[in-house]
Amino acid sequence: MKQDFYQKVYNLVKKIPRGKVSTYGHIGRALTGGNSARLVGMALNNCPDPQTPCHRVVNRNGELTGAPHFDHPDMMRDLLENEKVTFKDGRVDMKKHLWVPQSQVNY
DNA sequence: GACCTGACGGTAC
DNA sequence: GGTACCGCCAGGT
Repeated sequence: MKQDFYQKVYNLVKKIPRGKVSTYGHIGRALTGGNSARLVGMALNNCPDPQTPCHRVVNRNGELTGAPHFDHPDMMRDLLENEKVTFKDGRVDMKKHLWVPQSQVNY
């Protein structure tokens, strides 16, 4: 089933360590090999699994674009702050918390 | 089966 | 450094 792609997204998102955040671009790139960042968002939009830390997925700018899709718009930021994730001008400090699937074992 | 949309990214200006 | 336009993949209508 094509929706297997969704499962891949969830699987990768679940691998994001606590206190780290990833971007749609990196995830989509690791899955399709292209810039399918939108697909990641689309997959997370379905997120049938509450265990999926979709709050750890932000855009390239570090903005919590998916926040309004949560039960509460501030829930996303609250969860990240709870994981010691620092914010810069209302955005995630990508410089410190940026996590990439490919560098999960190297960096 | 075709067209449009979507939690975005990258490059160009 | 910020804004604007184009591009990519999959799903939904």
